[in-house]
This record gives sequence, C-alpha cells and structure tokens, in this order.
Amino acid sequence: MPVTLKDIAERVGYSITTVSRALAGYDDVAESTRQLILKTAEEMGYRPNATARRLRARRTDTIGFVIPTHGPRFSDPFFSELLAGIGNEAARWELDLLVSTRAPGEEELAAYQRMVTERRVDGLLVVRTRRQDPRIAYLLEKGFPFVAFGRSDLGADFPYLDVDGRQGVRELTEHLISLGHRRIGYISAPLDLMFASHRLEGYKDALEAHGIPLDERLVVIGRLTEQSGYEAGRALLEREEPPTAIIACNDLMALGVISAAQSLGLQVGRNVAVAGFDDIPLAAHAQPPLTTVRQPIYEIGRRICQMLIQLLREGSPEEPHVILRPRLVVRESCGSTRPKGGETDDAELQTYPQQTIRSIPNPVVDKGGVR
Amino acid sequence: MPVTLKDIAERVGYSITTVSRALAGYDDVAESTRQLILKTAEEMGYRPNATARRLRARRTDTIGFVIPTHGPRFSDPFFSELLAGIGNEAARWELDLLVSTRAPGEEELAAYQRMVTERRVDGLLVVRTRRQDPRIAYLLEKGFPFVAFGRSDLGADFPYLDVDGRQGVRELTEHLISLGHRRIGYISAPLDLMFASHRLEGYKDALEAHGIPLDERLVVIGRLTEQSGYEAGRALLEREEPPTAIIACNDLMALGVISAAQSLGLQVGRNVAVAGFDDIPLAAHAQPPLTTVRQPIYEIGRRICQMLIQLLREGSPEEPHVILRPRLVVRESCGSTRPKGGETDDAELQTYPQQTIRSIPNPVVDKGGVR
DNA sequence: AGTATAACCCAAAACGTTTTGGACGTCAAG
DNA sequence: CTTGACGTCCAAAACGTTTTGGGTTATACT
Repeated sequence: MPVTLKDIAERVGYSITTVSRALAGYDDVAESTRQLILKTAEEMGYRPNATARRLRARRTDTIGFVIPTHGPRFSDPFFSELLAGIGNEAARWELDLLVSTRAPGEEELAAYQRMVTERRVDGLLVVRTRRQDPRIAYLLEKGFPFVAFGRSDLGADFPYLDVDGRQGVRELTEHLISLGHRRIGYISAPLDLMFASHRLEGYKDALEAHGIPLDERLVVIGRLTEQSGYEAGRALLEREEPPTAIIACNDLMALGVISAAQSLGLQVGRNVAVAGFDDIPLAAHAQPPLTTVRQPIYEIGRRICQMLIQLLREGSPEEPHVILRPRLVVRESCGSTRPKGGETDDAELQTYPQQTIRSIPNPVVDKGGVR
Repeated sequence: MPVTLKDIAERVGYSITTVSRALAGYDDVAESTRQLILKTAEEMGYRPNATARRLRARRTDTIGFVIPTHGPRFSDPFFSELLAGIGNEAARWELDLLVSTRAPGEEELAAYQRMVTERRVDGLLVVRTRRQDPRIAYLLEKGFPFVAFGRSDLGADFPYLDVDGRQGVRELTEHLISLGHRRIGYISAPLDLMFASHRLEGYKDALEAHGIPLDERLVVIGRLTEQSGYEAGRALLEREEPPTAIIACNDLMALGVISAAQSLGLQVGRNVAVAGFDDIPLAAHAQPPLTTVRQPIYEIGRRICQMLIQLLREGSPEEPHVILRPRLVVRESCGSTRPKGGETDDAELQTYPQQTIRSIPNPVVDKGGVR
C-alpha cells in the first residue's frame, strides 16, 4: 500500500493541500510545519505517484522511440549505441523512455499511432527516415512533437539532425580512387531509406568527378545485416570482372564482405579493399581493421534527444536543422599503410573534438523537495 | 485537443457513464444507443487517455527493463536481441516497455527505485544477475513483481530463467580437450556476475574430469567487450608458454581474441583455437566462424517477458524456475574439419527445436481446486 | 479602536477514466 | 391494481496529484 499525500496529511494533521505545498517548496507554509511534513514524508517513505501527476499535468514526461528492425529481431550495434545515447540524455532530464521494436510496415505505424493518440508520450524520436516516410507524414498531420534522425523528401518542415552521408561516402570513394581503384563495388541499402540514397549519391559524385563511368552491375542492394553483406560480397567477388574495392553502406555489411572475401581466399587490404560506414565499435577490431566513415552515434542519440526536449520545453529546438559532417577513418581494410597497433585504435576512449556540441542550460535543478 | 468521453457524451446527449459503458461493451446499453455512440466515437476519433485509465485502474500496463552497460554506452548485440524479444512479447500483450541504460552502481539502483516507488511500471525484468544482487534484494524487500534472467546466491526464492552456463562451458571445454588441447586459456568476466562464475565452474569441471591441473595464469578477467577480449587475448598469447586454445565467456570477447591472435600472425583454427559463448549473429560470420555455445537470446527475452506477464496477471508464472540447456555449436575457429559453407550457417532462420527445457522440482504444487 | 498586512492554512476543482449503486419506466404476471 | 422483473440510463465516487481562490488569525500601523 504505497503512501499518499492523504496518508501524510492525516498523520500530521494538516490538509492535503498544505502537505503538497510543503513538499513542493512553496513559501506559504510555516517553516516548522514544513519540517514536520518533510520528516514525516521521509519516514513514511512517500514518493509521489507518477500517474496521478501526469494526469493532472497533462504531460507524460515520457518520450517514445520505435527501433526499426528487419524481421522480428535486431542486433545492429548501431541502434544499441543510439539507444544508450538517447536513454542517458533522457535520464538526465528525468524523462522516461518508452521503447518498441518494429519492422517497417503497418504494425510500426500502429505503434506510433498508439503512442500518439493515447497520449502515452509527450514526443517521439523517428530514426532511419524513409522516402515519403508515413511516420513523419502522420506526425506532421497530427501536429505531434518529434525530432527525426535523417531528412525527408516530403517537402515539409520539421526538426531533424542528419549526417552528411553523401559527403562521407564521396570522401571515402575518392580515397579509394586515390589508391588506384577503378572498379569499386557498392553495397547499398534499400533505396527507400533516405540515408541509403544519400550515400549512393556520394558514390556517384566521386565516380563522376573522376571520370569513372558508373557500372550498374557493381551496385547491389543489401539488407544492412552482416549476413546480407556476406551474400552481396560473394556475389560481387564472384563476377567475371570482380571489383578491386567494395564499399558497404554500413559497417555491419562491410564486416560481412570481409568475411566473404576471406572465405574466397582473398586477403582484405591486399587483394581487395573493403570499407564501411558508421564506425561501430566492432569496426576498429575487425581483422583487418575496417576503413569506414565515422558518425558519432552515441552523441547523435544524445543530441536528437536534446532537441526533442527543447522542442517540448521551449516550443522549438534551438537549431531545428542540424547536419553533421562525418569523418573518414582510414584503417587497414583498404590497404592503407598506416603503422599497425597505433594508439588511435582505441575507439572506445575517443571523443569527437571536431564535433561542436553546444551545452544546454541546466538539466534538473533539485529544489530540495521530494519532487 | 484530444477527444474525451465528455465530448462524446455532450454530442450524443447521454451521460459519460453510458458512453463509457457502451464503448466497453456492457449489455445495459440499448443497441441503438450503442451504435450511435460507437459511430460518434469513431467519427470524433476518440481514443481513451492511457494516463487516466492507469490512475483509475492502479495499473500502468508497463514493464521496466534496465539494460546494464559498461560506461555510458552499450553496443553488446546480446542485449539488442534480448530487447527485441522482450519488446515483441510485450507488444503482443499491449504492454508498454520502459527502458533505461545504466552501469551497475548507485545510479542503476536509483533507476529501479524510481520505477518501483513512483509506480511507473507494474513489474521489472532483471538481467545479468550478480552476487548478492542489490537489485534483487531491493525488489524482494519491496515485494515488487519481477523476473530475473539468471539465478542468485541470495538464498531467497524468486522467479527466474537461466541458462546452464556451467554445463555449456563444460561441454565446450571437453570438446577442446578432445581435440588434444591441454593448455586452455579462459577469459572470464568479473566474478560478481553470476553467469561468469557458473561458466568458470564449467571450465574447472572439465579440467578436473580430465585430470588437467588448473593453471591460474591461464585464467584472466575481461570486461565483456571486444576491446577487452583483444587485450586479454594478447596478454595470454604473449606469455612464454601460451595456451593452445582460448575460451572467452562471451562471443564479443572471443571476437576480440580472434583479432588479437591474427594481429600476432597466428591463424585461428590452426595455430590456436578460440571459442565463445552466446552465439550472437556475428559469431557465425566471423572469420573464421566462431565455435560457441548457443543460448537462444531472442527466445529468452520473450520467455522472461512471458513469465513476468503471468506473474502479473495470475500471481505467479506457470513455471517459476526455468533452466535452459545451451547447445555447443562447433565451427572453424577451434579447428574443426566441418565442411565449409554448409547450410546450417544460416543462423537467422534457425529455431531451437532440440532445446530441452527442464523445470526445477517445484515444491509447492497448486492443485487448482475449489476455494 | 479600527484597519491594513502578513503569515499560514485549506476546500474544492480539475485531470479522464471506470465502477458502484441505484433511479425510472414499461410490461407481464398475479 | 399491485408486484416484480427487466431494460435503460446516470450521479457520484474514486484513483492521487496540483492549483485556485480564498479564509482565518495575529501583528503592525493609523
């Protein structure tokens, strides 16, 4: 039987109002009374009922996050890290985080609708935006607060943070070209994913800038999993004229490509170059270490969460449209001649100094009450 | 401005009570009235307010899950898959899932306390149990419903599901011994983790059964990350008398060991055997594919969630103590001579039919008679 | 003495729902 | 004509909190 304001009120002989106001730190309560109430509340182990508060405040102090999966499962380290970033930022502001995992489709949209219409959350985080993204269209139509990781082609305005994947892949591709590669395979993700088409553009940009004609047989579409990268990698490498380098549009697939190459007896970094995108922790420890394009995933999680909080608290994020520039990370998988075992391999300890991260005023100010 | 029962009541000219009861399907509402109300509610886009419902029902229809991390981040695919299992099962029952990520310690316990005392959730899932686990002690003391993944040494009874890690590692170790290995390195996790000490026992069991004396210099403790496995692997392999095989108590560290071995110019599967535990999706696609002990992570997530739901709905899970027997999965990393590229590599499609699920003798048998 | 001011306190309403315990009318049976 | 049963409906309470708009008392000032 949890303790309520009423219980305290009865015990101390004051009204519920007074107890509530004493606990909340209002100054229209005598100091002696407040002390008594504080002490009694402490003794009785009072903790306010979150649900009642929410009903009264017409706020849930909860944000929602639907993790996109392929099939029922997910084990993409990318989302793990994103989730950690979001979760820790939410915790800093004493917000709850409601999480679902759904494969794109009807059920996914239904999950959004449930959160919105039944007012389970105050705002939503939308990740992995898609062409004509129905989630975004829905939220815009409802006027429901959200922040997206990724842009859209809906032609509507909404707050987002994105990474310039086009630029990132362009740099990566140019790096490979500068190493002498001309036949560069590219493993994309389904093109209804915004980031997939952005990154593919970057690949095309680089080829064009260097006068290399696009060979469509070198471009295949994967499902973003390692398994899928493995299959796509084998398919590319078993062609009559195989590519000398392969770019996968995420690290997980790139790891699959490494695996595929090795299963064919190729030496990655010597016989074939492989590169990815994301810089998940596994990338640095792959054998050989994976050349990739780093996006600061954990920080991205924090920042989109921050933006959503600003949107919720102040009506709009300080900066509603943020594009981060990713950074090329050259490692051995594309045959670079960097010294091995260098200290920069220590990805876990790296921060992103080039990243400008604005701090937000101040998260939770404890007034000293029970609240 | 969301639609409430009151809005509908005003529109149709009936009371709030009648609207509520019509919507809820009670039979004390005239059929014609019900139709009108149903139609109007539909038109107006009525959806019940979850918070109000919860307050009234004194239930949150939400379960909580605190993901343990090391440091602020986490990217252990193990938890991703577990989360997916939990999340999908929760969704099936229309339950919300409240997620936090916390490193073990004070803040972690505070997260539990917050969920419990402020009644944010109806029940909790506790994973990666520890010696004298303070979370479990706390929940038991409060009498708060929870289900654990992993046993405890608190000497108290509570519902849990666990995998027999001792048996799993024992089989794994015996497999290596049968291949002729005598100097087998072992990378454990911190021993306050219950699963870590269980698995270590399995290792010792196997050595003892085969008359191999335990060499303590071959046992090191890692932090469960790939980075940590890499470091521990190097440390072991750079000894004067290096082990000929290394077992890591989870796959992520085993991947690090593979990386370490290769960085020293060793060929994994030929010069040194490496094995892990978990069978995360990456294990099958490592190069060489990783010998490991499979636990059906996704299913475990579903099941502990199921157990919690039973506990919440019926007072106790059907089977409050479940121990799953894991299965040895032999792949090339320990030098097996299995044909390569076999179809069984397709881990994503596999189910676990061979899983025998023993329940532990049940002291109290509910006869389910008349009361 | 009367009145303004400050200090302290509280009843009631509100958030949106579900449930309790009836009320009212009609109709059939006695 | 009375009684009981049935079919419909609803006022009010309850969940636990916060806020509004006061009220009461003592003190200080004219």
